[in-house]
This record gives sequence, structure tokens and C-alpha cells, in this order.
Amino acid sequence: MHVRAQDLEAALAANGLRLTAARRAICRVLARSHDQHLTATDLLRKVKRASPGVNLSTIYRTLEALEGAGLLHHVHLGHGPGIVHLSEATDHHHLYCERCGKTVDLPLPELGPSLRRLAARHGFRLGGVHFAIAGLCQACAAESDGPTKLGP
Amino acid sequence: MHVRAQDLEAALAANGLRLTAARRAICRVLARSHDQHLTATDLLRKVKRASPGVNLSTIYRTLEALEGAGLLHHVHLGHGPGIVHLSEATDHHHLYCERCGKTVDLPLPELGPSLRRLAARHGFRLGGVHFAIAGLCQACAAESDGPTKLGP
DNA sequence: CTAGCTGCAAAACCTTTGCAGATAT
DNA sequence: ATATCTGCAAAGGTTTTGCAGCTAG
Repeated sequence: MHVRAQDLEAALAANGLRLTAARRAICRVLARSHDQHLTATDLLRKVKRASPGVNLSTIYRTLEALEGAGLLHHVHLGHGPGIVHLSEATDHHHLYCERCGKTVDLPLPELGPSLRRLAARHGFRLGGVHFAIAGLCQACAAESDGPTKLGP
Repeated sequence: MHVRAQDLEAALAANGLRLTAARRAICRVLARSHDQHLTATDLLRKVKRASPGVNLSTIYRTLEALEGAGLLHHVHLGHGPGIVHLSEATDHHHLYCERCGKTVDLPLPELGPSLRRLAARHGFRLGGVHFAIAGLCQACAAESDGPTKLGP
């Protein structure tokens, strides 16, 4: 099983943060959506179903608090808004298709020493998963090679 | 030697685009700054030294035209504005320090088969250099491990 | 001549911030 | 009781767009 809303709430409390209705609602949505890629606005829409009064700035401030407590990260897949990721789910990187936006989760163990060693050679330690690794998915790559292969 | 301004101008013309004073100035700055990481605003500042009247929207529109003609790409290192890269210089990827913003160029051959093969296993072709690979540079990684190691 | 380019101003987009009032502890 | 959190509204930084006039071809 995955992180439950109450785990998130407990962690908030443990970090000296207050448990408000808005935060409870946000934690619930986060726990329930652990396998999705939600933007702040997506999150607001879902939170509003339970607590209609919540404002987007509360979403951002709560995300900031949760991120500060190490409970989640935000990830940039490409242009546009960042998405939210529970920290338990940061065991994978993201492959992101620059053309169609498709993403593929890339288990960190699979990333293995290869990229890490390469980065280390330049004095870098590979960061978390804050930015995706961009490329083209199969479909878009094919389209890019022969754009009108099958066309009239 | 690297791409010259007149090469860029010729390529513009070859793509049916008009050669205006603003575009000439932009091409000159781009050619001269091929080894730098310029944002649109940086570019404007430099262009204005030769052509004071030029507007930021002209910069964006010209970059769009040049990008459409395959002459340059824009790259996102992290949060904040994108930077501009002549296509001839897209033979390297970027390592980007999430903390201090330092970047290191990573020759594509050095990226080697490792990451490429990993991406291929998921049906992806590693894209250009549109987004950087994020991590922590040596200094920031050290600081992150022992924040107050040397402090008072 | 006319399609395309320009400057200006205004908007779009995502995110952050100031403030006065409400709330958890 | 009081430090923290909230909603609202307004601003922030980057990029895009509408429009009327200018210019390259």
C-alpha cells in the first residue's frame, strides 16, 4: 500500500505545521492521486470538490510547506506548469516526449550507474527528479523521420 | 571557425524569411555569442547596443523564425527563462546545478550508448538538448551533506 | 505593390506576495 | 492568546498576441 492521507497529516503535524481543513483536503487528494501527474491547478480542482472555498494560493503555500517537510517534490516535465510528486514516488525519473507530452517512468535503479557516473565525472551528483529527461517517444520519432511517408 | 552572422542571414533568406535590420543585428549577436547562454532578454540588451529600437517581441518572433528554420533551439536549464543555442552547438547536453545554477556542457558522444539505450528500451529516442539534466554540482552537493561543516 | 515584419501595448500564463481577518494549538 | 493559516486581490517574470503602420522583395 501507499502513503495514506493520515500519514501525510501526521508528518505535517510532526513538522510543527497546523492541520487545517484545506490541508486535510489537499493531503487526501495527494494520497489518493499518488500515481498521477497533477499540476497545482489540477489539485485545486480536485480539492474543491470536497472543500469548495479553497484558493489556489493555499494550494501553492501548502505544497511549499509539504515540500519543505520533504513529503513531496515538484517536477517539471517540459514547458508549462510543474507537477506534484509524493516523495515516496521519487524512486523514478521521467522520460518526457517533447512533442506529444507523453511521459514514461524510469526506475532509478535502472538508470543505474551509467548516467550517475557520467555526471560524477564532471563533479555532479545527479539530482532528484526535479526535471525530466526529454526526448521523443516512438510515435513522434517516427513521425519526425518520415513526416509524409504515408500521406497522399 | 563557427557559424558566422552571414551564414545565419543566408539561411534565413533560404527559408523565405526577410532580412531586416533587426534580424541582421540578432544574427550578428547570436553568431558572436555562440558559446554563451543567452536569454531572450540578454539578447535584447546586446542587440540594442547596435539597434536601439528593437523590441522584445521582435526578439521572440525572430527566435521563433530561426527555430522554425532549424537554425537554433531554446533550452531550459531549470526554472526561469529559456536560453538560446545555435543548432551547430547542439552537440552537447547540459548538466545543470539545481542549487546554484552552474552548468556544464556534456558532449553527446560522451553521453554514449548508456542513456540512449536506456531510453530506447522504453521506446524513446533521446531528444535534443531541450531540457537540461539536473543535479547538484560538487560545491552544492558538499554543502548539502554537511551544511555547517566549516561554519562557526 | 503587397506579404511580411515591426513596435507598442495589452494579455496570457504560472506563481508569488501583501494584507486583514479567521483558526488551530 | 497568539502565531499561523486563509481568501482575496494584486503583482511578479516570461512569453504571446492584436493591431496599425512600415519595409523588403
